[in-house]
Amino acid sequence: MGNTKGKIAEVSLALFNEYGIANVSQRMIAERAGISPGNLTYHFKRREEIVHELYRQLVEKINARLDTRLVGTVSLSVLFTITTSMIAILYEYRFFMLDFVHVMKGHPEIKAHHKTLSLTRENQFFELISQLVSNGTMRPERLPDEYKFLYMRLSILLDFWISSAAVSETDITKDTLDLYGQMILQSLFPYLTPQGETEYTSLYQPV
Amino acid sequence: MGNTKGKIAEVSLALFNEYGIANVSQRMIAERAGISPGNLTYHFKRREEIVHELYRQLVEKINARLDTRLVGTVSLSVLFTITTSMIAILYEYRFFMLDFVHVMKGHPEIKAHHKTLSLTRENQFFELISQLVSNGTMRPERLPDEYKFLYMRLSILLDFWISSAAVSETDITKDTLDLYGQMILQSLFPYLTPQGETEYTSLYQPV
DNA sequence: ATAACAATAGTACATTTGTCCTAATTATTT
DNA sequence: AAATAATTAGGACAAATGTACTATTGTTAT
Repeated sequence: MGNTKGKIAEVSLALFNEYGIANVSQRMIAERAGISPGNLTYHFKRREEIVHELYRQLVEKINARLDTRLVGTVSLSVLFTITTSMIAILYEYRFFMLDFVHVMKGHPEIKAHHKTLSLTRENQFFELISQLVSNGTMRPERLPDEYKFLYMRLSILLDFWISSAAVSETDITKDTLDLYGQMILQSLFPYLTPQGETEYTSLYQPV
Repeated sequence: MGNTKGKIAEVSLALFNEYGIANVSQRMIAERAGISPGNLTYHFKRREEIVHELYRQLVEKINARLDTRLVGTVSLSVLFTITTSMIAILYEYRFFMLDFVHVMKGHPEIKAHHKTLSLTRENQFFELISQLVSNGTMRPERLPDEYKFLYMRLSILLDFWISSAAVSETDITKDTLDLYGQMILQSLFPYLTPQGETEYTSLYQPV
């Protein structure tokens, strides 16, 4: 039959998102996929391989979205669309974020890959910031390491807003994603110049 | 012998912090506590009761620390000491934060209690902010819900800085706690008035 | 001192889980 | 068409886990 491996990944994602990795057994996955447990081990010899496959999908999606956005003029709106895209993608693979610590602890390859990814992401961020500063959109640093700390905060917020929402919200809708996106992006507002503020508000009051 | 129940809680905390709740079996706890598995079930009939007991300890410690700090004049330094205290206590019970989502999902009583706790914490925060504003330490809101979003960010950072540190740092020392404390508190800096900024910098360059 | 109770040890049991194995079936190649 | 490989089903197995049960030891009260 067509693509059993893909089907397994698909239902695994759904189950992981719903119940959390630890609460999903291979038998559950097999049943939901309509295949036998033996067939599952045929396609994924070890349980971790399923998680790893989904991680590959996630990274691929993120890269695809980032590459198309990161060329061209640097402005606040670029940061906005990047963040909004990231939020949507991360939500699609939310079980990773909900189980972030355990995944990283139990999957050294994923952890290693994520580390290098974080580094390039950090460099891209500082690149962007320095351009926004010379741009007149953001003000220069007024404290030592001020933008290093800002980056730390942004990455924590991006990595864990889903966990926070999972705890405090009853269910997560499109509105929730917008709310958390706005919450994260507003971190930037107090660092903007008057010119930057104008751009910021225009992005939230379009037309 | 003396206090077996306390001993169980003590070694459970250590084991949970080291390996994560899900990776600690009752047999591990019993062995480390130097008692039999049967004796463990005698003191804690269900596994969740251990977690619940530790949660009680955590809440008690937080309350004890908050009550002594929250009286008297309102200033930035109050916020600083509160945050620093919270960071230290949360780190002591870090397994909660590292497993936040799962604990909340699997322990409805803890979730319910945490919800009411969050509400009062939020109210206290807005109380404090409004005093700091009329104080001349912080500037008024310049965007709708600006301080609501600031609170959201602060609580996410407080709840998940440990998870972030666990992923990116190899080991967490006293310096790490200071670093993350500074990172969190610097969220406030750009909302300060010139007067508030003076107070802020004086708190980081004491004497 | 003896009865009543609390604490502890040790083991048993049912369940669940990841993984493996073998046989059957289907698809592909020659 | 025959042979070879890929895929699937179904069950087996060992390991681990939470919890229950029984017997024994220690403590306290009368």
